[in-house]
Amino acid sequence: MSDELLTIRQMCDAFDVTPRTLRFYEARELIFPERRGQHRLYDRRDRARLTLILRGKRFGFSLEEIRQLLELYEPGGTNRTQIAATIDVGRQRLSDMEQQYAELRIAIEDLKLQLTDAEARLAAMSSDTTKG
Amino acid sequence: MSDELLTIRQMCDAFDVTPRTLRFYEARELIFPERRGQHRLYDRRDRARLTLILRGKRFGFSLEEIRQLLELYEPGGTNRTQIAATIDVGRQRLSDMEQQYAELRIAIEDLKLQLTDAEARLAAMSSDTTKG
DNA sequence: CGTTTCGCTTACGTTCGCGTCAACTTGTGA
DNA sequence: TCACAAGTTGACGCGAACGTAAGCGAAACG
Repeated sequence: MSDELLTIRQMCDAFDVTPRTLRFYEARELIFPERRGQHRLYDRRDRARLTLILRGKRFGFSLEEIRQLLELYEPGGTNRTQIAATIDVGRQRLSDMEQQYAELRIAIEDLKLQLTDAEARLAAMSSDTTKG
Repeated sequence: MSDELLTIRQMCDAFDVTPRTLRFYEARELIFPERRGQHRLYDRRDRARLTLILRGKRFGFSLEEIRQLLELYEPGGTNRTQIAATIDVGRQRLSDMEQQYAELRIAIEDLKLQLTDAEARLAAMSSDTTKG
């Protein structure tokens, strides 16, 4: 079903990214597709990670920040201090995101106001004034 | 009161940016401080714009996108089509931001889950397992 | 059998958002 | 008058996140 392996092209189509991007993320150690011969093959885990990567990017996080976060989404049980550090990173990101969430709400309301204002102004100059 | 003119340094201190940044924004036509001789002076309007610029950046908009949006916040009454275009830009941004707002909510909940999971795992390996 | 097609690597190019000089003017104070 | 601070304009530099082109191997297609 969803645990089939995808080629790089299928991945690109599915996620709307370029091959270059996928190879780049791999070089930065954000995803680890297996190699069948020379070719890369992406499994469900890779897809999940890519989803998180794109999501993280959307919120303005750098690839390095995302890389650190990704450790949280894997049961990569190393040692206690390692895990604790990862958790701290996650908490920091969470805090950032909640902050951003609040700011975004304000920005949205603000923009809405300006829009209704501008729309009113536009309506006020009813269809003449076009000729300048 | 709040309509005093600020020097570039005062602006930098107030908004935690560098002079280079302010001049750069000016070069990109995002702010237009007046010139008293050679020196730049920033008024209330400039400060308002800078606030919006920094806010926009926070949400991942490019300076060019922000520049377009800024027109919405000024009564720069040119002609109808011009204003209408600006409004369209604003509506697009608003749509983007509302989309991002929703995604951010999901991402936050998701991250929270992973965090509690990780914290549970950390607690489970109660203080031994430290030795590799 | 030649030739696309797909993918791989290597490597240089590009855009954005500034940082970092260098060199110059302008006011201010000892 | 000299120095110094604050500001100015170039110009080059830089890291992030890719784009793009060159050149190669392997597979599939007619």
